[in-house]
Amino acid sequence: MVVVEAVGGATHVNTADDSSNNCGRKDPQIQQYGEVNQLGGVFVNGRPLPNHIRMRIIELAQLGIRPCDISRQLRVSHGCVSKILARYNETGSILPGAIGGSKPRVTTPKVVSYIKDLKQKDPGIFAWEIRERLLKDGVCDKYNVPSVSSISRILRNKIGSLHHLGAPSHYDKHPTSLYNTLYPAAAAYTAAAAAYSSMTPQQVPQHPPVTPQVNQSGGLAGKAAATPSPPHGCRPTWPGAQAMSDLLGHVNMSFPRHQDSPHHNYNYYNYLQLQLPTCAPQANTLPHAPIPSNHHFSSPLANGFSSHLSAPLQNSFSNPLSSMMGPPGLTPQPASL
DNA sequence: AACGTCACGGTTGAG
DNA sequence: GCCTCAACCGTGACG
Repeated sequence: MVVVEAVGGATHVNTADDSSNNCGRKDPQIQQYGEVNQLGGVFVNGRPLPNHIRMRIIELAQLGIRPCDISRQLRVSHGCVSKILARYNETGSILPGAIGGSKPRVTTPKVVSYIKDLKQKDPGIFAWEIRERLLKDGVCDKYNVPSVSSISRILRNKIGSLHHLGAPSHYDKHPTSLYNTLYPAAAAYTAAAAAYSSMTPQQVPQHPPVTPQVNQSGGLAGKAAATPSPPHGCRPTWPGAQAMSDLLGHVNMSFPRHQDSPHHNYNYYNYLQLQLPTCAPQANTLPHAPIPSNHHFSSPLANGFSSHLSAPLQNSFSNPLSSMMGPPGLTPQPASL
């Protein structure tokens, strides 16, 4: 049982059943915060690992440490290590995805108005034709154009009166359910669209877009669903001020074990205390290099963990604001634990 | 033994 | 201010 309560701007997590998992040697403060996994690591259920641990995972992988060893060393489940490495491998970002919130709407008033206009000019126009016009006329791009079914819904709900003028219904000729069955990717692109809709060109993520994988029900499937990261998913997130502060060296990067409590990662615990949402902007804080400048990244990875891991990571270390944390310029979110 | 995947129980935040 | 819902999280188990 975990109870999360906000105290003075910090989220404290209390656990009621921690004592069963720690050989009876848990630090009293650790007992109070978070939960302990099978490896003895502290985690907060439902919340991302702190950024310095995520970075540490990448760093160790870069150094050729096997994921299983990383898991043991950092006391993070191997599934989590696998996921973070896979995401980094795929997107170049170590950051967790955006938690919570709703997708930005693609049917903005502007789009609705344009659809309405098209329908009024040509009552017989099909939804798919409207969709093409939205693209062709530059009202939308391929990432944020509404699906045919969305357009049909708009026609039905918001411009429904036009039907009574004798215009043939889209459904009369071309059931959208059939369309969506045939072209489920449209929905995926629609979902991905929002990420781009509010970006300036400078904000568009550096990593090449990947075609979303679509499952049978039209949703994002597999990795695309499990680990959507910009621009693959819908809602890109970039580090908030606190996350930046963390990433850039305000938190100790090493993980010495407390000699009195060998079953716990004290740095993580420190994180739990230090990192907990002090969301006060620190945008003017100059970044510190997260890794010593003389840190040597050798070479090819011993376990075959992707050669393309090296480049972005090194790039990230030479330029902390670059690819590892995603593109600059996006609205930062408050860092959360 | 190592690792990819997924169900699960949890948190989050826009609408 | 509360509720809903769909996104996310890491763990732990399975193959």
